[in-house]
Amino acid sequence: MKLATWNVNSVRSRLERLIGWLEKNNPDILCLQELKCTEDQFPLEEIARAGYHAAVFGQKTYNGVAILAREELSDIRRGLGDDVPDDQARLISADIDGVRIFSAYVPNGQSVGSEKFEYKLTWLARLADMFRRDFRPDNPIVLTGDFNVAVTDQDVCDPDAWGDTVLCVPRAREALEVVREWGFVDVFAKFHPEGGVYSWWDYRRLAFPRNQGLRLDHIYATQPIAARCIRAEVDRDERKGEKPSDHAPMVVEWG
DNA sequence: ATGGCTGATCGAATCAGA
Repeated sequence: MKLATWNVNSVRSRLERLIGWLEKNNPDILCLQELKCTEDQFPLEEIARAGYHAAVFGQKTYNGVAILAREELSDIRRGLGDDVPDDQARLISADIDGVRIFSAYVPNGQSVGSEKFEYKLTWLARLADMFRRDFRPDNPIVLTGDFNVAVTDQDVCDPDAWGDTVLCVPRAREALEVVREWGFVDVFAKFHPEGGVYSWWDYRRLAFPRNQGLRLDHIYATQPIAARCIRAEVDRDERKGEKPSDHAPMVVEWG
């Protein structure tokens, strides 16, 4: 099974690249983030023509997540499933071939100390609560997406420059750690223990050609799936050329 | 050269991203 996650930074703006990437890479499942459109505006027809079913949780202008799959998706759930009022489309999940798949777009948090940063921490706490409430670590689960957190300094091009930002501060790392320790293996890290592999590069300051990036996109799996994983990679080539997303796709395969 | 931000929005200047 080949699964990928990709923050596309507007699915409509990235449609040509998206279809091309599907055709070239032929994943069984692709989790998308930052659709920046409503479900009505989502390019369902083009994606169906490429051979994929889709579950979409859209929102006007901001956020938006989806799961594309060769197989049918069932038991589609949108949002965190708690009773907290929240109009931001940041989480969708579905069962595919007996595995619970999550596509998550964790809030960025803008700046440490801002209301948005508090929302980020709360959102991650609610995500951990959801797993404790609705799932068990021995269920086959893959949690993937843009987490807007670099877990260790080896996932950051310049830890001195980024250390105090919303992507790296201890409070953000600790909030994600609560989710991780519920029962997830960081599958990408398992295959790249040396670090230094990034998934996001700023559009500014020639960050990509200088490889000044961070690993913000993650693939987490519970043990039943993690034990079967054979490979995980970042597709850096997709960050090149005309009109790329600022994130590259991250791919995992299990047998 | 893989390049000097990009995308969405009541359509220009602003917000948000990370």
